[in-house]
Amino acid sequence: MSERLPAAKAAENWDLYAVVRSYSSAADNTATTTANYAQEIYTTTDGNNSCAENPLSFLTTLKFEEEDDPYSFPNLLPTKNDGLEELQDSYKPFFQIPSSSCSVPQQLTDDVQQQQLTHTSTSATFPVSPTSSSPFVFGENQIQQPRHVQQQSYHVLQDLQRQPQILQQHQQQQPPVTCSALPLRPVPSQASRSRKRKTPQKRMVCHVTAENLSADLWAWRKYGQKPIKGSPYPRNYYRCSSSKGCAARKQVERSNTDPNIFIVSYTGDHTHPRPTHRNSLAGSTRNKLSRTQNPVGKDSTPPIIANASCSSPLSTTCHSPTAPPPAPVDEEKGSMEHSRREGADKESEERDSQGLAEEDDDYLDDLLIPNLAAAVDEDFFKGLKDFSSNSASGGGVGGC
DNA sequence: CGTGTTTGACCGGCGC
DNA sequence: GCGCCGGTCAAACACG
Ligand SMILES: [Zn+2]
Repeated sequence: MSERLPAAKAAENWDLYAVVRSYSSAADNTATTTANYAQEIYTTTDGNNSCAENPLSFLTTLKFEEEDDPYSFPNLLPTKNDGLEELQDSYKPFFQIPSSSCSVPQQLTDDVQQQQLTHTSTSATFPVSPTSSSPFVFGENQIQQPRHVQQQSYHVLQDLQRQPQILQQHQQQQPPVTCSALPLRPVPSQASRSRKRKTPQKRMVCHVTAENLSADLWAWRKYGQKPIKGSPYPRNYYRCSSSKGCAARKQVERSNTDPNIFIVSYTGDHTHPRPTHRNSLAGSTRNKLSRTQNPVGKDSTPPIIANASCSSPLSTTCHSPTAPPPAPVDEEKGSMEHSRREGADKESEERDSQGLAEEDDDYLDDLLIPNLAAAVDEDFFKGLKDFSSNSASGGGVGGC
C-alpha cells in the first residue's frame, strides 16, 4: 500500500470521463437532449435511506420493471401493476421537483402507465418548477427524442437476472430505457473507508441507452474500474464528488447482451442538494494523450470534452452528439488489445473481453458526459434550492 | 493548486 | 480454509 508502481501513465486508451456534473445551466427548452433516462427502484434493507439520490434527472419514456425483489419497499413496490406508483416516488428524488411536497404529478404516472399499457411512445411531462419554464418538461414538444433511440432495440432486459413479464412486453416495444430494481449483487452499505461488507442495500438499477446515460446531473468521480466476470465489459465505479461525505455511488457497466444499453446502478444517498455547477473542470478533460493511441475503435470516437466545460449553454455543441454506439463490437474484437488495467488481480479471460470494452468505455465516457445542459435551467435549480431549504424533508433534495 | 482519472493493490464476503 | 470476485483505496498523473 505504501507505494505503487507509477501507474504507467499509460492512460492508454480508455477514457471514461466520468465527470458528469454537467448541466450547464443553460437552458433551452429546445434542448434536444435525450432525456430518456431510466428509473429505478429502491432496494432497501436498512431504513437508513432517507432520500434516494436520483441522478436521473429526467426520464421520458421509461419503462421500468420490477421484480420481486426482497429489498423493496412495500409501499414502493406494491405490485407489478402498481409499479408506476413506485416509479412516481422515485421521481421525487430524482427530479427533486420543487413543487409542493415534491410529489410527482399524477399525470406522469398516468402517462407512463399508459405507455406501458398502450405502448404509446410518448414522453412524460413533468410540470416541474413552478417558477418558470421548467426545463424538466419532457414531452415530445419539449424534447426531441432521438430517433435512433426509439428505434434501437433494447434487449436489455435479457441480461437481467429475472425478467418480469412486463419486461418482455417492453422488449417488444423497445423502450429507450428500462429501470429495474435488481437485487443484483449486494452493495456495501456503510460506505466508510473500510472495504465494507456486502450487505444488501438500496440499489437502483437502471438500464439506459447511451444517450440517456448522460442525463445524470450529479457530479461523479470515477474511483475504480473492474472487469466483471460474466460480462465482457468492465464496470466503472463512480462516487459523488459534490460532497466529501456523500456516500452516493454509481456503477456503470454496459450490458453484455446489448452494447447499446448501459446498466447503471445507484447506491447510497446524497447528503446534499444537487450541485448547480462544477467547481473545476480540471482533470476532467483528458481526451488528448490518453486517447491518442486508442487502438481499437476509438479512432472514430470523437474526443469529448468534459461536460460542464461547455461554455455554451447549449451543451449540444460541446458535447459530442453522443456518437452512435460503437458498432456492435462483438466479443471478438476484444482480443485486439488489452494490456493493462484492472487485471491487477488475476483475471485473464476477462482481460480478453476488456479489449472491446475499452472502446465501449470510451464511448461510455462520452455518454457520461451529460449534455442535458440545455435541459436544466438555473432558474430551476434556484427554485430547487429554495425548495430544499424550505421543505427539507419532503424527500427531495433537502431530504438528505 | 484543485479536481478528476487511471490503475494496481488491498479488503472482505461468499462459495466450495 | 482457500480461492474467487466484486468493491474500494490511494498514489501517480493529467488538465485547466
Ligand atoms: Zn452526493
